[in-house]
Amino acid sequence: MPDSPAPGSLRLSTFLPFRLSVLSNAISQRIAELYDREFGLSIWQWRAMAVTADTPGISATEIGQRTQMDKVAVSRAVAGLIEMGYLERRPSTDDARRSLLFLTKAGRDVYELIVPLALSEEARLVSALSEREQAELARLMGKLAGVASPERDLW
Amino acid sequence: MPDSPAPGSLRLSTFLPFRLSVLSNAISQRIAELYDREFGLSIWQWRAMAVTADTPGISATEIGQRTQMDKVAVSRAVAGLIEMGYLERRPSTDDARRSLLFLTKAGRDVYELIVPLALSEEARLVSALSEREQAELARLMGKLAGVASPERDLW
DNA sequence: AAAAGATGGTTTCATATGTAACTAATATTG
DNA sequence: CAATATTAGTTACATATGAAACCATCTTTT
Repeated sequence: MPDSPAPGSLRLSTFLPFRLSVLSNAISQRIAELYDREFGLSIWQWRAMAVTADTPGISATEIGQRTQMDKVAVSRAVAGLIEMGYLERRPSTDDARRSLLFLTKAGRDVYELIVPLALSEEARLVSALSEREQAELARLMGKLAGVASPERDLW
Repeated sequence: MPDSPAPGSLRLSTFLPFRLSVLSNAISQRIAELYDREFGLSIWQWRAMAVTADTPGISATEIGQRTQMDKVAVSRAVAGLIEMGYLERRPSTDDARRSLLFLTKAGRDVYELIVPLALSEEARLVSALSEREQAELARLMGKLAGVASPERDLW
């Protein structure tokens, strides 16, 4: 059996923040291939697209809140998506600083193509877990999120 | 109760890769403050330091394997640590390409200061979970890692 | 033992990202 | 209603990061 680290030291491979980070990166990597290789989207663009699909007419600021992206990242992701013809910006009538964002037809088409790929990759992943385990994992992650970031809720 | 996303679409906030990523980033962020603000270490430098403390005389390539860093990142992290006087490089006698890496006295001192901070932050986090839940989380993450990255084991 | 290939590690270059400064518009205060 | 502060979003600049080229050494093949 693996010996435990000497007192006053720390074995990275059992350190939760490290394990979470490595796992999360490995998973994101795999999913990213779906939308990057096929459609040239960055992870930020994919996230902005996803919340815009969910909430048409969303503002850049709201995208930031829902995705935990800072406003510069949102601005760039949105600019890129518009450039690619996937997103459309309309001025808000009641606040001229704000824009309302919508997927274009092309954007919706791409989104509809990505969703099943992403979901099936997720399904493949969690298929290693039973229903009960999946629910348990979600619950435990929720608890951790509460402690990790009590100020604002992450999801 | 929150409604489920329309068929053919996907709610980011319930999408495992997204949740994991956000959670992991929030946690890494908090831990990073410990070694960044206090000691000016990047996350890569901290990781390289941790495995070198665990295995004195380790090579750059091995650091990469243990930390999931690519060799460029390792090279830069090591260079930075040497620059700061925390790491020492000695030529390997049996392979002139390789160097053996050791923490200096200063490096060990810093490491010894960081470890309890990192461990106590980790403890604070997982204190939200019972012993059983902690073990369960580790187990579930292990299962996911197996599916996410079957080619090489992550930890 | 020379040639070809693989490995350890660094450097270069192009791109991504974060911080701070900035512009434009709205909200608040006196 | 003018002055000030806040908010939405973009731009500029400096740093971080990744891919590929590179150098030196070691290993394998013939």
